[in-house]
Amino acid sequence: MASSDPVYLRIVEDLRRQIVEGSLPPGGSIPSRAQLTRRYGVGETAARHALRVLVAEGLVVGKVGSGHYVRERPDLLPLHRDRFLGHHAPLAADLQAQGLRVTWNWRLERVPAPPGIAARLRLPESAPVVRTRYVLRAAGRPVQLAAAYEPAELAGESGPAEGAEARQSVPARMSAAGIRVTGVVESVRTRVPEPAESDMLDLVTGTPVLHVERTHLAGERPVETSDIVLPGDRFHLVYPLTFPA
Amino acid sequence: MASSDPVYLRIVEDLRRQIVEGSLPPGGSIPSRAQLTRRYGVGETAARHALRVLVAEGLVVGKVGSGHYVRERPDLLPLHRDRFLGHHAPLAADLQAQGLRVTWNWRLERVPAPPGIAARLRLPESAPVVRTRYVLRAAGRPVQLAAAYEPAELAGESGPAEGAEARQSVPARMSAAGIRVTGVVESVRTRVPEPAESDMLDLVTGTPVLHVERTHLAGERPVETSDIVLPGDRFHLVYPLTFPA
DNA sequence: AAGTGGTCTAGACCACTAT
DNA sequence: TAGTGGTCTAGACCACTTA
Repeated sequence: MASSDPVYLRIVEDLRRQIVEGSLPPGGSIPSRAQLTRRYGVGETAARHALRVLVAEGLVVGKVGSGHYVRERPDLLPLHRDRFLGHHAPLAADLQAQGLRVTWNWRLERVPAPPGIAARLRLPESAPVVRTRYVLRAAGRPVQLAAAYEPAELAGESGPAEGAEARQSVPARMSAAGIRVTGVVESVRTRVPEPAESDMLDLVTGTPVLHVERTHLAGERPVETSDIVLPGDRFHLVYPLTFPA
Repeated sequence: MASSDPVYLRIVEDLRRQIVEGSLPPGGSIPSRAQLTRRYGVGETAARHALRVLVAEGLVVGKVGSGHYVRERPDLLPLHRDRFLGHHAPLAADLQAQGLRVTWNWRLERVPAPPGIAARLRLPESAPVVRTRYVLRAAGRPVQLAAAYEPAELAGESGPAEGAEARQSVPARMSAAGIRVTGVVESVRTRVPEPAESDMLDLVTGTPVLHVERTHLAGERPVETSDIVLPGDRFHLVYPLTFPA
């Protein structure tokens, strides 16, 4: 009953059912390769493959030398994207408001606009832009990678090129260039992390990321755009929408 | 150079580099297991494993009997979550405005509030609610699964229990119960799809989903909430935010 | 010292695709 | 008919954890 053709799927389905039902609780231990071969009467390959699949699904984590365990799922922290819009680091401010200790680093470079960025800023190909890379940490752990771009002619040359302190916020900096920021558009997608992101964010296998493309507008004109990458197992993004009357 | 300890990782990194660089273009074919064993001087297991990893990353798809190919990535369709807020099916309306042919089915049931839903609607545990399940299709392909819940006492008994036609929108139905809907809150997360979702949405391995938790509010009071699941390789969600003056 | 997961070899069968 | 991916067997070595 309730089994499919391939042998390993019988194991996968069996264990998955126990996990979602809760008879294998989070943190609980999964039978070892050797136990699975005995219990289900299959070869090592099938047992191994079954465990691989569960790991890829993010249901299970393997600890070398110890065993496989049902993955513990941290609660998702809400990020209220409408709050702290005037701040330099709205996400950091939101997390701090929730009682987390947040630190960050940033580094500023002048570069030709990468493909895609030029279009987002409505600039010609390879126009000079200022790129700022951020790494945000909460309680010491990296929780956000971001790269922000603005046209070089709007960036000015105020302030340091890197640090752990707050820069001025985007609207504050733009206002120094005589530009009033009127709105932000955020575009949210999801994808599998790149290896470098997986490393930096310390992601377990099977964790997708949220990728937010964020653009500041002065009227219709884009004046700053950024790519924000967040671990999908730690955050959810909250957007309030006002209803037409 | 540029290689790591395990043998299979050398293959993975080599192929991944060629894919992201574009020397292996989308749709292009990946060396077969046999070719990889010869070319890299490794056993079948390592070659097999390397291909598995690339498939899990969503960079590659395997076609049985034919070969592995670089995955073709469809453009992401924007879903403007602020538009068509007064419509029965805002997502469908948005897609139709983009020129897609959209159809849907829904089915209505009276059930006790599932865990989590009661809290979201601020109802007691297992309070009676009306659940409506939707399957949305664009150009014939399923593109959205949704389950909407509203308190049974607000639902009334107007209209059919299932169909392919539009129901009244949430604010229209609520207004019949004397309630004026004032806002919506959307909470966006990402996760690996459940097997049933993978089936229904026809997802290739390595595709995460976007999961939107959407709640209609009358003032502070939640009057309807829904879970919306979207394939992560087809859509991105667009939220405009107005900037404080 | 025993058990475990991660990696790997050498081979095999099947259903399927391409020609 | 030859090649391919998906599955599977029967083993093996290593670094690591656990006790």
